[in-house]
Amino acid sequence: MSRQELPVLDAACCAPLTGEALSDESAAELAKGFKALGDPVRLRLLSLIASRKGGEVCVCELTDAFTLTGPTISHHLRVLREAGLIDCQRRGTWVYYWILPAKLAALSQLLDVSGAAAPASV
Amino acid sequence: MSRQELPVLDAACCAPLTGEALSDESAAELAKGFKALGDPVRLRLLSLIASRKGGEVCVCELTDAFTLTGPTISHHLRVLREAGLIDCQRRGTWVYYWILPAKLAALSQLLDVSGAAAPASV
DNA sequence: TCCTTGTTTAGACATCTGTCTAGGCAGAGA
DNA sequence: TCTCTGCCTAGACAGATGTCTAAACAAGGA
Repeated sequence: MSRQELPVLDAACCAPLTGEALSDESAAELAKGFKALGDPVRLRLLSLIASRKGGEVCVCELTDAFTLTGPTISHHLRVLREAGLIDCQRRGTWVYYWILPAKLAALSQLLDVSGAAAPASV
Repeated sequence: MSRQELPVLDAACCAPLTGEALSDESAAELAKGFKALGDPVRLRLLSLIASRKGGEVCVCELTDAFTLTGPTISHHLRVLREAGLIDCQRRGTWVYYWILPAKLAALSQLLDVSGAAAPASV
């Protein structure tokens, strides 16, 4: 269940937008991450997982936090997983999810424009 | 053309995911921003604008950087604009775009999980 | 072995999204 | 005023997305 095929964080992932313009490939790779974040349900799921002190959350708790059906939550968790933002493991009856900070950090750094030149006209 | 209706950056926008779990409303608001970033073309557009030294780019230059038609570029710029990530102004014949760093910073900070507890199982 | 519970997969369906063509508006120059 | 250029809007359309129900799979317990 744990995906091991995500060792590569594109080199361009750690440079801010204010640096060199993004290549086609970098943009495509990074857009996948942002797309996964671009849904309120997924953002709340990620928030619920990330804010959990132990670092792990059972699916049943996540499902309880929404009025959506189990399959829908499962679908959103899969999208987050395929984007490399979270991972999971089954332990007995339950499945636990946790965040993968590396990918989040890469996306965060891309958007970090602090210290960038302020546009004259604003 | 400049939108002035975007003074409010939701209070929850500046807290990292590792803090308190996102409210429904905050998640919806923030997801709009990430959704706008979740397309390779828009990410490249933003990158082209943000990496420009003068801080401003003419639409004609942006259009030249893609094989897409003008209306398609215009559509993507509109999405970025409505997400509060960029703004624009017509000067004579040309229209110039620049980034709005506040919104980018808010999204960046949300994803900044540096210093968060690393999950035990990874 | 069978039943129960937790979770995922499969498939259907309405809605949203990215792209295009056609056409319109704004400003500059003849 | 006319025309040209730059950019946007309107509308169409194929494909992607979010949601559901039904069904399957996995693990634990009687």
